[in-house]
Amino acid sequence: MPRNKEENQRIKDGRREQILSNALKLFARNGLAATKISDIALAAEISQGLIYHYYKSKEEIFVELISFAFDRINQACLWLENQPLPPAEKIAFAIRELLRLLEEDENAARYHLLIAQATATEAIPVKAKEIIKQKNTLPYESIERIMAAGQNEGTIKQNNARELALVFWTSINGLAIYKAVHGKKFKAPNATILINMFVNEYGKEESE
Amino acid sequence: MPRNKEENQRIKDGRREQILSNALKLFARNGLAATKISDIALAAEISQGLIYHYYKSKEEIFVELISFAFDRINQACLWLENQPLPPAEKIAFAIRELLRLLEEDENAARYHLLIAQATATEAIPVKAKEIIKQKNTLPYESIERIMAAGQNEGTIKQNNARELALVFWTSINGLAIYKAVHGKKFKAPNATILINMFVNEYGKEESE
DNA sequence: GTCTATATCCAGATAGAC
DNA sequence: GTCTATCTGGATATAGAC
Repeated sequence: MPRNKEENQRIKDGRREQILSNALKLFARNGLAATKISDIALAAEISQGLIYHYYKSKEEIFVELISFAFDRINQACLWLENQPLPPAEKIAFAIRELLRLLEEDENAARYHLLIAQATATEAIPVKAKEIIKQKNTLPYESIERIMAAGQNEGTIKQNNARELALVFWTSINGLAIYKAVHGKKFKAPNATILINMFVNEYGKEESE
Repeated sequence: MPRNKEENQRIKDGRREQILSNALKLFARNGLAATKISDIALAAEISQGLIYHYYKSKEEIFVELISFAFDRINQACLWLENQPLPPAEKIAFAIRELLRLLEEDENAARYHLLIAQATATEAIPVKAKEIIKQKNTLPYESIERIMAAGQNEGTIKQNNARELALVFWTSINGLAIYKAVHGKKFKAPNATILINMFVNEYGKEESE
């Protein structure tokens, strides 16, 4: 009497999803080391033992989340680069969108924070380090390319494009961390402030 | 035969300093939870037991460092505010100085990272949270006052001053975290990029 | 698939010798 | 003041029942 394989798979996927989303919440807020498996189990409303039915270890969960977080952002970068927009518009759009997500999308903010935390600490699994090494450069390079393109057109400020990209991401990261602390009370700053760093003559008449 | 009290005190202070500076290095790099007392003992080249002769617990060390870190920065803010400079110059000076410290002063960067890490996580001692709550607002308020003053003069951009201060600090924090990851390889971006966010018409002819 | 109970391990903290 | 040895608690991970 063979049982429904698909059904089993669905339960399995559901559980994994349940574990992951709760782990994300906790990792983003407390970091890897300070998050206990029992915390995750509690949040996911399952027993501690069951987690080990789905994941080999706490670190495995962490690695899966990190990997997914980078994939999300890298995909978004590539998408942005391919949009039919002038470079300066791409930058402005990206900043507005990132600030909006930070303010409105709890999960997006958590993914950002997870990345910020993971890149900020030495104390993560080797596998996670490898993923970071491998997937962390794309966003910087992507934004750098857009900046350079804008400089050719004269719409982006004439600083070193690599440095502009660096400041772009570190500023966003800084805000993501701030948001993580202040939670729902967080009100994103006017995007114009940030856009001004990169785009020439931006928003002379659209201040708040 | 009473022993030299001062001599004992000096040893004591020396040890505490030794413990603190090594703990700072480790906390900044790995966070509180992921740093073991044995790591600190190893780095300080003393036995694990000896640490408990000077500090009641790992958390006590952490709290002392956090407190000191905030005092440093708060002092610097008040000093800056009292300088006889126009507001826009103060902002430009602060950014240049912060970037310089980040690049050149290992310890300064560590203190910054410690603060960034501590504010970014829930998983710290209650006492540390209280210190943050109590001492974290001054830098924001101080920079906000300077921004507002500059807006009155027309030298600072006309955004919400509170938001300008927010972006000021979160951008610096983001850079501090980046620096922590990349260590000595970190090359600070041109200060002009950041100054441009706040100061009107800044550095039209001093790009890199 | 899920739970409870338990083994194992490791880090924080203490005790006591020198 | 400093060390080594040890206790203790708690967290990860496993085993086995249902």
